[in-house]
Amino acid sequence: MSLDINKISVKNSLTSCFGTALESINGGDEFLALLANNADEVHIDSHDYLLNEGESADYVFIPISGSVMLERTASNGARQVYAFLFTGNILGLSTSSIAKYNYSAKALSDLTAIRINRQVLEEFFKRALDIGKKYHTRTEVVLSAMLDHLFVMGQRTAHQRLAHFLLDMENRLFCHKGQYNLPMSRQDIADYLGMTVSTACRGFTALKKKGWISISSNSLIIINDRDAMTHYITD
Amino acid sequence: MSLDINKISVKNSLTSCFGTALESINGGDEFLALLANNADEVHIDSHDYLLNEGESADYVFIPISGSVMLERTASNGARQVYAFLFTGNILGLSTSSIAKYNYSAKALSDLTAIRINRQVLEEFFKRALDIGKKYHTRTEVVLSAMLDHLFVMGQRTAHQRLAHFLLDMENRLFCHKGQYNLPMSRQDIADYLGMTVSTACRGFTALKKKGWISISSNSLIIINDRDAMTHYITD
DNA sequence: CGAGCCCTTGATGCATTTCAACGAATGTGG
DNA sequence: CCACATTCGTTGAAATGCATCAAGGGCTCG
Repeated sequence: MSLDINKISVKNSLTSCFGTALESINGGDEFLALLANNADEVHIDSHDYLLNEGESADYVFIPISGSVMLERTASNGARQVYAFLFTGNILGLSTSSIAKYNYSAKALSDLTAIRINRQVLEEFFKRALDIGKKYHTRTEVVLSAMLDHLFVMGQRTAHQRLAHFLLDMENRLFCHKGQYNLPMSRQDIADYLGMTVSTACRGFTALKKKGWISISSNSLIIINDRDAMTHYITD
Repeated sequence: MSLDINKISVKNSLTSCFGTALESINGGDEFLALLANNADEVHIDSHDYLLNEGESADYVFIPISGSVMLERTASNGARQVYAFLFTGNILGLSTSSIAKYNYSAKALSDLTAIRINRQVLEEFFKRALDIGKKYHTRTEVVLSAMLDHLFVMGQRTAHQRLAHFLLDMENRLFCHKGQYNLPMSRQDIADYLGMTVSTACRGFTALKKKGWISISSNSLIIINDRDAMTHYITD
């Protein structure tokens, strides 16, 4: 149970997660000390689960390398993907304090993450209110993202939703010149956007035929005409 | 700026909102005193807005009579309804602490609500941690509801979504014997479930023809066969 | 009692799913 | 390193669900 808080990757993820270097916040140093003693670094193989829906929500995770997918599967096998998370995002907080996770989290690649005990975290926040507030703000950011996703799901056609998704990924993945690798499968994308794999594929092909994107190795996306796509998704 | 915390309707709404009588929580009496001095009771006419997307998020509301709809409208006029709220629900919290509302809230009927200043509320939570925790749990409940909504939106056919909605309303509205009045219009329902008014109407007709529901005065719904509907929505 | 809005329903066309086939990519054991 | 098995991505054809457009009926309120 110990975390090397001086490791660059750890520092970067925490900074990215809280929106600012922890040292610069009131109580930040104390928080780092807490993490050093009460958090640890876990490694998850690709396709394995960090946490499962229904499990007691004991931990909060912050990925420091790799990416994660949040999903829920119904008894009939229908799956909804809620979100894709990357380095510096946070997961495990969207559940009421004592209860169970209400989704599962799956590693899309080999993953390294900071794992923190929820109980310890919340006890700490009672003493360090500035940090606590920053933390609770994260929950609200997640909620805000869900609202955006819900809006997209309710309003647009399948191909528009896909275009929206590709632009969103461009913003959230660390990439240059509108070129990036999608870490998730077509099926994952389809389940995220509420469509079938076929429709997702046809969407990719349609955007390619319009010349707005290029696809090299199935996962390497190049955005050619951002303006056209932006215009397209806003009708 | 003063609220009568001894009024039955106010007491009931607060109890329902926090899941327990405030007096029974550590710091609850102090919280009630705060509300008495820093909250007030507002009245909103039907179809008027409690708050608008983009406005500074200065207040939190708890309806004590009437119902509310949360919505967002895009520049192209497309609207997504996020939620319907009733007595004892809370709204205004799903936004990061200093920022703006990210949806609008419209009264579906003549409405009475408790209005509380966010700033005052959050300052208080720094001192009364048990109350603060209960409050933050509310945010998580909202998030949890959003996840459920998103799941429904992504998975089911229009008619299944409608059936799901009618069962959900039965649970949330205060009704007996599976009979209740819908406070919102067909258009509102359609925008909530991501379909057109036509489709929503056809859905009502289809459920009626199957004998699962009855409709008297357009807004009076009677659930005849809950089991059949439950089975229907789970495929 | 009339005007206007909301609800309902029909006809048509388009978007998406479904079912199925095939090629491309990926992994595995010989 | 190759042959094979397997999964993943793409595409076609048919069927279906849903949106759109349009009209008519019912409710509500001045």
